Amino acid sequence: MLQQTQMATVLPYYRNFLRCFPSIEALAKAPLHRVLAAWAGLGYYTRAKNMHLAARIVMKKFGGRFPDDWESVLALPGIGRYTAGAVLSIAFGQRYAVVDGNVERVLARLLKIRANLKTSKIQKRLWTVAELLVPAEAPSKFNQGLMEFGALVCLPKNPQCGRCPLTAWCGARRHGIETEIPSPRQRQRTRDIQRLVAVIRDRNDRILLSQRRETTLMRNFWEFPSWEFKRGKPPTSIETRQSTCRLEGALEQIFTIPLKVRGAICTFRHHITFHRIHVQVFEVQLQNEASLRPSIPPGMRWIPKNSLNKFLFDSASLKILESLHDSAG
DNA sequence: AATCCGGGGGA
DNA sequence: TCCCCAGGATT
Repeated sequence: MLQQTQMATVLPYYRNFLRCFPSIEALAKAPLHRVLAAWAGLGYYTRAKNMHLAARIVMKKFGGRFPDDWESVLALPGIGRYTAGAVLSIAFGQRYAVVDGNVERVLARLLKIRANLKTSKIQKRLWTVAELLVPAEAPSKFNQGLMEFGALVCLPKNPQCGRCPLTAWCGARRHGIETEIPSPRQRQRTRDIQRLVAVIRDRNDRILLSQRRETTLMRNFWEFPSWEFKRGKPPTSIETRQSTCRLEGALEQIFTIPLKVRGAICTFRHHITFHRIHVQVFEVQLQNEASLRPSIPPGMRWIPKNSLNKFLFDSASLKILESLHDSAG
C-alpha cells in the first residue's frame, strides 16, 4: 500500500484492509472484486491485484507461510527490490537495505549527488551505499529510521539542517547546495484525452453500467458507457455539438436500439498520473419507449438507481454519480 | 536502461 | 499547477 503513496493516506485504508482480510489465508480466499473494493480510492489498483495474487501464491507454494528468503520474496508479484528489502529487514530482521524516495534524497545529499537520481547508474550507487550502511544488528530500526529521517528532517523543500545530526558529514550542506539536491526530475508531458460519457436511463429510471473486462486497466471496475479520444490539445466548450455527434456515432456502433443524446449533464477534468481527461457527460434516452427488453451489449447491466452504491467505481465515475445526485435534487 | 504506469494528497 | 509519495513491471 505504501508504494508511491504517503503514510497518512494509507493508514485508514490499511486498518480497514486488515479488518476485511486479517490473514494471508483470508486475503487469498477472497474474490478479487472484494479486495478491489477495499482498495477503492487508494489508486494504482494493480497493487491490489498483485497483493491478492501474491497471497494465493503464498498459500499454494509456501503453505500459507510468508517466505523469508530474498529470491522467493522478490519473485512475488508486486514486490520489487525495495519491498523485498523492507519485508526481510523489518519483518524478519535480516540485513537488507531499502532505498525509497526518502533514503534516495538523504543519501544524495550526504554524497552530494547532483545528477538525476532515477538513472540506473545512480540507483546502483545509492543501493550499494545503502547496503554498506545497513547494520547486521537491528536493520529494521536502521532502515525505518533512515526513511523517517528523510520524511521528518531531510525534507525535499526545506531540509531542517538546523536540527540535523548529520550536517558534519553532509556534502550538500558543506557546499551550501542542500536545496539543489535532488535535482528536479523531468516531468512526463501531460496528455489530453477526451472522454464522452453516456448516462443512459430506461423507463424505470434504471441506469446502464458496464464493467471493465477486456482491459487490464482498472479491471472489474464499473463505469458509465464511455468512449475516449486522444487529443492534441484540450477540447473547447464550443465543441459540444461535435461531441454530441461523435457520441451518437459511437452509440450506433454498439447498440442495436435507437438512442438519442439529450444534452450535456456536466463537464469536468480528471487527472490520472500524466493524463488530463476532459470528461463530458451526456444524458441519453431510449428512443423506442415500447421496447420492454432493450437489448444491450454484453458486459452491460441495467442498475436501479438506489443500488448504485453496491458497485465499484473509480474516482471519475464517482464524480459523475455525484453530479447525477445534484441534478436530481 | 529507459519508459511507462489510467492515483492521490498537499501546497 | 506543481511536487512528492516507504516503487514495480515492461519493453
